Amino acid sequence: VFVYTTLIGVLGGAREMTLMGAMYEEMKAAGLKPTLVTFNRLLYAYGRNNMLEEALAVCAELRAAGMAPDRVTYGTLIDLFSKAGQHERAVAVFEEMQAAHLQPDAVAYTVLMNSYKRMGDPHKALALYRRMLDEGCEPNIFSYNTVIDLHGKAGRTRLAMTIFQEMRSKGVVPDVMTYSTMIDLCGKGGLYDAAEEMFESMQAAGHVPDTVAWSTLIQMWGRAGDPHRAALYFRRMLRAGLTPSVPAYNALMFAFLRADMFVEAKAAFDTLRRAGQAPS
RNA sequence: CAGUGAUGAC
Repeated sequence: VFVYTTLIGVLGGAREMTLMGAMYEEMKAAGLKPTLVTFNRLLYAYGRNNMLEEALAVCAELRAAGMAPDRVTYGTLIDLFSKAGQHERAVAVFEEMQAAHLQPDAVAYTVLMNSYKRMGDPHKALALYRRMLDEGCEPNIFSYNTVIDLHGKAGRTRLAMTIFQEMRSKGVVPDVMTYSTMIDLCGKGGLYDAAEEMFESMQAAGHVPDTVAWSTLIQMWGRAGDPHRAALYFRRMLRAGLTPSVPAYNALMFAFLRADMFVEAKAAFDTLRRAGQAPS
């Protein structure tokens, strides 16, 4: 059972749905009883591949086997419906979870917060965060990253910075995503120095900046009208051994175009093409 | 006690 469950997880992650289904059938044919984890992995895989019907079939099978969904099952389901564009159904699953006397965990709250966020309803997302705190559920790094981004996107730069501090004081260690979110919101709030300080603290904390972190800074300097700094960070990104992403090139080209540096912009565009990337 | 779910730039 363990081996099959692991295989199903790997195949599902690799989007090998046919093989995964075959594995599952083989497992049952061998007389092995799937565990809740097996079902959860199947659910996750079907969700990632937008196979809602199959996902619902897994739910039915799980219940037919006499099992009760656990927190992971609910979390997976909420996210699955949300990403399939069925936000109302995601909310319904969250309520069903409570009706089943399962106290939602930080994941369930955060997943649903992100569902509201995708729906373009940041207010409800934050209301849910407050409810989470009221219920005594401790926010984890995902919750904090989400809340910080919500405030950042709403232009509440200072508040986002306060929450960033709060998170650290509670012993939640910021990761690369926290830092790139902070860099982005500082940049968009015009706090360029703070953004650069964030980038430095990230490295000082032992994190290796990824393409997103670099592109965010490149984009910031482009918008700020400083193409030279943008180009500097682009070069540093290359020197760090990273393959620039399309958004990184876009940010660099934007920086040059904004400063009327057409030759440089064209050069960046040609490099992008030579790298075999598809311009967007 | 425990394998499976969520977050960032364009």
